[in-house]
Amino acid sequence: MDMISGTDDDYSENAESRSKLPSSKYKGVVPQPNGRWGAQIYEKHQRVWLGTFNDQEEAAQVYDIAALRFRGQNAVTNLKTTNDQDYMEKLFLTSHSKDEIVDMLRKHTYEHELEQSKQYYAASICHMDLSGSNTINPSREFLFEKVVTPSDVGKLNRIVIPKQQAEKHFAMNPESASKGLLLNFEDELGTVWRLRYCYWSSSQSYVLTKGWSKFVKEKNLKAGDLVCFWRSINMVHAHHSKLHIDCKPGNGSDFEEMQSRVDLLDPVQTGSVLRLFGVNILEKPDKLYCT
DNA sequence: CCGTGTGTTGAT
DNA sequence: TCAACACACGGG
Repeated sequence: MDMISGTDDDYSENAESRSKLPSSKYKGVVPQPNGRWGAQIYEKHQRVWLGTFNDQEEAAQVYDIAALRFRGQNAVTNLKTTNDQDYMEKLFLTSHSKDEIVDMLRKHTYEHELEQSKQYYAASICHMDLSGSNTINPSREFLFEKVVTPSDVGKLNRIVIPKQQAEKHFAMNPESASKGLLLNFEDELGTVWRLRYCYWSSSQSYVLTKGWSKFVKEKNLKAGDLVCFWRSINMVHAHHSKLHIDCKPGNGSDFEEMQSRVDLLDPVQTGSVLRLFGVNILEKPDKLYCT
């Protein structure tokens, strides 16, 4: 992260040091009786103590980290950030729980953990698309899309996956074929749809069955609409890739209402927001911070 | 014993 | 939500 600029000698501590403690100019930083500095952040009417430190800057940094983790990219912090290093730190922050981050801060192991994780990011940074200034898109591998048929959205509670696509992208071993597999698909809202995927030998077709009708109903899917399947690469644990499902209206369905939802929520369509590791991230980091 | 971090209050 | 202040408490 960018270092905090400024000096810290603009208060006098000699004249009346015993009675009044010097305030910090940094947000979330409080003086300690012994001359050290505490860092704290508030959440839901409660203070979360972030530890004590020798100098204000260190404490301020810790506060910033917590603020980013607790409040997201728009958090007001003591420092401003713009570069890729900072971006990786944001990824790191958003991919750990609050408890984990607070724990690291208290133990003063945060920096170490961060550096460790940056190795992962560096290793998989080639999967990222850096087109367009500071925008970093998560890796997404398009699989295929299908224009849904009337029977796909009818009462059969199944969608047929075109055989060629199914065998190419959703390979299943022979013993799974009969029972089917439970696959998790995440939609653009982050909702996970658990769908049964199996092979119907009678019709010699691959289908998504259990759970599909709920998806159809929830998404108000109509015949002619498009269902798109893709994979994302989780850059924290590079070996995991998640399956995703998105749908968009085809010609003729109630496009208006749908499109407004998509504009607000689908990062790929708008380009202003992207969803990474389950967190919405604005594309321009440089305008997000106060000084 | 001493530093930490909690209890508490009042302001924004 | 925030910082200021006092001090209880717990590890060494």
